[in-house]
Amino acid sequence: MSSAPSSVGRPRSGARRLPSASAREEILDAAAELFAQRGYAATSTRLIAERVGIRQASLYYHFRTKEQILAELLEATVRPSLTHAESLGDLDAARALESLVRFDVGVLLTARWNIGILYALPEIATEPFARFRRERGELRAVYRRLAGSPTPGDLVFGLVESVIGMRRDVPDLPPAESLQATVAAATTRIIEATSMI
Amino acid sequence: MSSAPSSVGRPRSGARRLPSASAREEILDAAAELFAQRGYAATSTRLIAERVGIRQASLYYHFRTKEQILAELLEATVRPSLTHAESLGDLDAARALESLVRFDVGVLLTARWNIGILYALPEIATEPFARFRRERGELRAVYRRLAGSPTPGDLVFGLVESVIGMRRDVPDLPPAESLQATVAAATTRIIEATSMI
DNA sequence: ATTATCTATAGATCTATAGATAATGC
DNA sequence: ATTATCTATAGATCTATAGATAATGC
Repeated sequence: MSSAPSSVGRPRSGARRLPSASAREEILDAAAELFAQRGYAATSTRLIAERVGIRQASLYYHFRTKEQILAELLEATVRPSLTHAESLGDLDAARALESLVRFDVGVLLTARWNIGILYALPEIATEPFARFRRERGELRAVYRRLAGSPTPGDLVFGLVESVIGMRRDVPDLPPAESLQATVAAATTRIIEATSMI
Repeated sequence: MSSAPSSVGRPRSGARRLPSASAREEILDAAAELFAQRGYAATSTRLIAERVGIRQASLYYHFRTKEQILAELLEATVRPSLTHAESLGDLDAARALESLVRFDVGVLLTARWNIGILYALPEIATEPFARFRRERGELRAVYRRLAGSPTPGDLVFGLVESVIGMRRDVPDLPPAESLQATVAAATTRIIEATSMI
């Protein structure tokens, strides 16, 4: 997962951010922190570089554009959920949905930075984020299928992602295990309620 | 609500955006559309002005800063819900919560532009948006009180706001009345489920 | 020779201010 | 006289590219 820092190349002017990681990983980590805290457009490539301990132009040895950095971050956060969803094939729908809900709530709450905030960015409607949009759409489709019909699936999807806002806005958040259980219980009830309408 | 356009002052170079509205309202409307579609930082004051049919500098006759435009838009979207919440004093908690949920879902789905998208902007953590953050915090507090305990309140709050993402990402959204009913039913079940844990 | 950094900068923005101007209405 | 616009621009960015340089490793 985490590659070693390169030993070749001209030395950096500053100290390393993550001494055991590759430059690429350090850049993604710094960008994730800043994008989530201050917003994508409000974060300059200069500030990302400063946090990594390199010069602004050196970012472009590792990434083609600033958009590419955000795109990689976003794709990396959906992919584990999609992989988990694929592993649920032999469970019945109700159990599979509960498992997926718990997994996703756990990922959103325990990720090093609250990247989920960026899902709502209007910027992701543009072309460089097409792959991310497709993969997130696939995840939504899994929720819809497991819920039995579209709107209940969308509501559970929304409920799960509401932990992103809670993580940002609620000071004394319950521990992840507790929230996972609560959201799973709420999911079951939503499915019951909405399949009766 | 909607003031008449001014008859005094130097004439505009372009056509009016909303012929029966004041310049101030035209600016808020154009900014709302652009902020929701392309993001706050990605929308220049020049583009807002262009959509209104005035020059970029003319915006500053009506608003002190670009941040002020966003702050006014955000505050205007929470205030109706807070006002509605205050009118619920004599209902029991369950009925009051259902009424608030229906009202909020309706507002979020039928607003002229999908402004709710902007609630998640990291930019609103800064000072010019302090009033908006406080008012939104008050609304969350009402949900928590009506739900009987904090986490179920937060979940219902999140469920309600999930219609923002649906409005953006789901092509064939059910009509507002149907979604209001579904979210209200889901709310009741969440309260039941989580008060048992 | 290859790699990963550095310095320097082009060119394109972007926000906000200063001061001029073209209307209305008293 | 007041109002709401206009033109012009200062000053501060910001992204991305070009080309130099300081390491390693063959």
